[in-house]
Amino acid sequence: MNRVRLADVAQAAGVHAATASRALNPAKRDGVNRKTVRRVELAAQRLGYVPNALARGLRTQRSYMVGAVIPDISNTLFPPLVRGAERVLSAAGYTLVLTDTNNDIAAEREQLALLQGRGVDGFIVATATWDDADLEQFGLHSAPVVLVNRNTGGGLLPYVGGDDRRGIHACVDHLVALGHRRIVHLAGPSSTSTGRERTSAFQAAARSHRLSVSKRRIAECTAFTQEEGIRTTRELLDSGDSFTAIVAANDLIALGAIDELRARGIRCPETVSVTGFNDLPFMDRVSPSLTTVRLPLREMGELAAKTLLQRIDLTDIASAARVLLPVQLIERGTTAPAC
Amino acid sequence: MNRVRLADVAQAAGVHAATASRALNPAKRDGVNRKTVRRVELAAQRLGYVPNALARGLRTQRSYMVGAVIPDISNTLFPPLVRGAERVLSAAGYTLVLTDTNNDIAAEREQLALLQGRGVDGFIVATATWDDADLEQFGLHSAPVVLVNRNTGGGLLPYVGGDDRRGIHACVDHLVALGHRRIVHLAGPSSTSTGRERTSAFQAAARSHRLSVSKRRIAECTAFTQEEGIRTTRELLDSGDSFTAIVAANDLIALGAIDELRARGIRCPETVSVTGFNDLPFMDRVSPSLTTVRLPLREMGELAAKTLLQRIDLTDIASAARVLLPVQLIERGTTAPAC
DNA sequence: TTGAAAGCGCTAACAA
DNA sequence: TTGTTAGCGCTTTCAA
Repeated sequence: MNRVRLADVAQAAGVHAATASRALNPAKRDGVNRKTVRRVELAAQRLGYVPNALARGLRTQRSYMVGAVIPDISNTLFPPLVRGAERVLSAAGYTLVLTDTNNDIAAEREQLALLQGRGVDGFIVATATWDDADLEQFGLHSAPVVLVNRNTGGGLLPYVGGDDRRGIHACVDHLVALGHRRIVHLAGPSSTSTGRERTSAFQAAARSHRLSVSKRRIAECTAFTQEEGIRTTRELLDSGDSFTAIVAANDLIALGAIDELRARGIRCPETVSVTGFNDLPFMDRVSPSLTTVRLPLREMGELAAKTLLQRIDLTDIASAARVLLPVQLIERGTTAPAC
Repeated sequence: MNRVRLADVAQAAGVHAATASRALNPAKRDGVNRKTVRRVELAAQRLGYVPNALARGLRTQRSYMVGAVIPDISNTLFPPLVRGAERVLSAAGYTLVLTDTNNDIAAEREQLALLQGRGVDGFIVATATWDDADLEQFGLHSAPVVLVNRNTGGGLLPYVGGDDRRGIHACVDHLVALGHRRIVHLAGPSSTSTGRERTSAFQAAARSHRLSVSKRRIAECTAFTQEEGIRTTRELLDSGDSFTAIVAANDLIALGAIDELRARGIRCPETVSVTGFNDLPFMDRVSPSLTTVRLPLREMGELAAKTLLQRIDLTDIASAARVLLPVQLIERGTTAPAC
């Protein structure tokens, strides 16, 4: 049961450990006699040698591990993203360490430090909040960081996201084309870039269509949840301000809105249309099927991982590239002509 | 940007590195002067000391990392399970390393070896197949392994799952109570324990209700997917054997079945009832809402993690405990009285 | 082309 | 109660 060490392989091949090390390292192999290489490889195979990554990492200061900091992995938004990242990472010989912060910013900080202690080579962070100066400093000075899905206000770190503005514009355009003029927005938390971005896009779109955009027409959720969708819809409905369409900041909020409408006997889409954002799994099958904006989540994960690997290898100084991947409006059953 | 080492802390506190190490280790702290402890802690805090887990792991042969081997993290069955495990693990000072095998058994083997090379202390494996002798040997001889959701045929490793038999019995009982007598089963792959277990439970339940269980009444899916649900439903429908209810081996298969029924103009639940298994997110909102069996996924993840931690600490010899957590039939819109 | 020796940062055995 | 010493398994100078 004792693990086979490099020294064992070396002995079996009749060479010194240093030579075995070189023979097994593709980058250094050329400085070694072909026959020696072969002998070492054979011995390694025969003994079932598995290199000790801890020892290697200690020596090389590289762990070939990447930390993924996720607010809540059971939110179905994140798994495709994580999967995309994992594929790219493992293809490049990296291993993904997952931490779930439970949407707690203190936990984010903690995990960042903890994983840095573990020698992680870089981070993919999906938990960024708008004024997360600590995170920016960390990414600037402590370890390579790539932000995904949510950006920080400073914009100092590389970021991969969806094109929120276009997505919201597409929603508003779609609703206006259906004849809607009184449209409200269930905004995401202003503590997140996605919340802010989508809200400001909504305001811009409304303006460009010359819709009224009184404060009353926007209600801010404190979280991207169904419960908050219910609460804000209730708030808007109770305000007396009438509307025929809702642009929700994401799918869960939209689902909550639909629940509250239903609870009040208001029909969707006949009386009030609703749009979501993200196109979570099964949103094509919920009843009514949700009109929403599809984000290329897998691609986002992949690109975030690739960007991070670049940053790790080049040790390049914080090229704060900001890539917005194209999104797509998916028209389904929750939107219909205004009556 | 140079990381603070233990030696730096020790120097700042005016003690030897070994003393600093002891002072910072809760388990050894009592052998150290209270004042010294305080001084070291202060120095560590002031300098922002983060222990190097690689070095520690190399020395102690413990990495405080656990590998989670998942077939496909974007299958919404797994995230709650991973989340449950992550919570328990991180509370115990462990870090979760995630690998997604893409349902590929060769990838499973590879990842197991790779992660063992990384010094991982144990594994939570959700990819087990029925005759995965390699995995059993690995778990018996190479590293602590706990199986979750899917078991191996040998039953040699600790396993945490849902009570599949009871779940299927509940489905059949429910359908029979609604007056159904001609019930078919869309079986999961016989390469998985869940597939086999649910099939055999279906047969037993049918027998106990004195339903006919000809081979024709069971169609086996090659994977737990919607596509296979479609294919097998088509097969059964085309066989000419008539039926009024379908017990699907999981939710995705059930969804596929519903699609195929709809494509043929057969109404669900009016003409044919359907039951699923797992209660994936949003199954309460799909149309029609899915009658299914709820698995306590988070608890399964938590318990798997706890079991693994025990096995790691006790280094106990493969107590192949098999824990089946209770499941619950959720009656919804895809089941109705037989006509 | 290969070997010798040192050291990554930490902890455990032993000594004082 | 603290310090000294050694070594976890690997890679990397440097020397041969």
